[in-house]
Amino acid sequence: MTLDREQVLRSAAALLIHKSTATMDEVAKAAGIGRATLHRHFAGRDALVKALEDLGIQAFEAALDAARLDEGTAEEGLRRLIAAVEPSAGLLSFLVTENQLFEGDQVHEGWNRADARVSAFFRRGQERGEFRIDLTPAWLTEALYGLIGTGAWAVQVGRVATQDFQYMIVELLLGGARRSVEQ
Amino acid sequence: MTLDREQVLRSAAALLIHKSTATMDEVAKAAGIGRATLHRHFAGRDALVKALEDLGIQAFEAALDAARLDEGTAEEGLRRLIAAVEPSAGLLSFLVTENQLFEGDQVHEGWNRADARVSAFFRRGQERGEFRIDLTPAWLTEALYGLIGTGAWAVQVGRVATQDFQYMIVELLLGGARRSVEQ
DNA sequence: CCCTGATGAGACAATCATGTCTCATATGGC
DNA sequence: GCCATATGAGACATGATTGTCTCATCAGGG
Repeated sequence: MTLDREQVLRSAAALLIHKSTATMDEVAKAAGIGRATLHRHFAGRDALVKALEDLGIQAFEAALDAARLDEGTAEEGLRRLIAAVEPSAGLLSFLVTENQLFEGDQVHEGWNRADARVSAFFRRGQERGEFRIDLTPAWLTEALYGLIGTGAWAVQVGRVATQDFQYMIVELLLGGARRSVEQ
Repeated sequence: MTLDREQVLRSAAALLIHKSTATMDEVAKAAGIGRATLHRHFAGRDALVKALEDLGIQAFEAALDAARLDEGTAEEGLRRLIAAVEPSAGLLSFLVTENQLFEGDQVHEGWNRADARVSAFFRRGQERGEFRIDLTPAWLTEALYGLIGTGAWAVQVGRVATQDFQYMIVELLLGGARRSVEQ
């Protein structure tokens, strides 16, 4: 009887990723529950998005943990991070876009935590001589988010094969488009 | 007396870039005109977005022309393209996001034209041995759009300095984050 | 088997954005 | 100065969405 809150959130995410303007009624139908029940568990649309935000942050921080960014080379860490983040790429992409709409409102402190970890990772990579120092950690962080979102969308519309998601992102982010001598 | 249609579109773009959900009333106020006048010139919100789309495509195709992608090395062409596109980056970023919402609806043929030009540019670069062949032209095209959008946003929120916009995008797209031997 | 609690369906009012309309005003050409 | 035209302000109806409520139904525990 007890409603599976997690399951509702996951189907809501799946819907909102593709149609960010979906109504509460559509969300409810997608989750296979009534609109009233949806309202009983999430006070309103804002509360629903907030819950999705919590879910996304949790997933992203779990991916950061699973990636063990400190082990091995920075390149290996980045590959593990992108691999770990792939299942949540759509949700994270949705949340990043949604976040950009929040004008001056306070952002979820979880994003700041995650940003700091990613940014620090790129900084360490620079200090160890693995990453270029002329691209700022803040930019590399944003670029990573942007490419994950672009990659998720490209896969969704079929411009990139699902199995190429990780490769395309990692290779572009690490090596760029230029054909270098060692290749 | 004649209303400056171009000026209205530009202020609408400036507003919608930051707040994609702005109402017609807000758009009118931002343009310094009445809502009725706005409706007289643009039948509805859809027509307004369509007009912005035309404006954005026109700007992007003008940038493609100005970049002279065929002259010199592919790298030089890409640098010129990003420089030429910078003034319209915000508008283009908004339109790309907006386009992703159009479910199965037909996309503006202008995007297909532009996509084809960019994609062909990357393909030529590959054929001439300047670009890696393991990253598909379609992905490089999407990544370019994504990075332009990310860059425009990063500049807008102050994470990247305005004068670094071009450099950050071009360098990441071409060379990637990895520190290579020649550096 | 009964009873408690959650659910689904639907009614309902309130809100908001939209699109249309009217009317008074102002601008610019003649 | 006059007139045609465009504009601004606002009223109005409409449709969509939201949030709340009621009520009948159903499932599970005791």
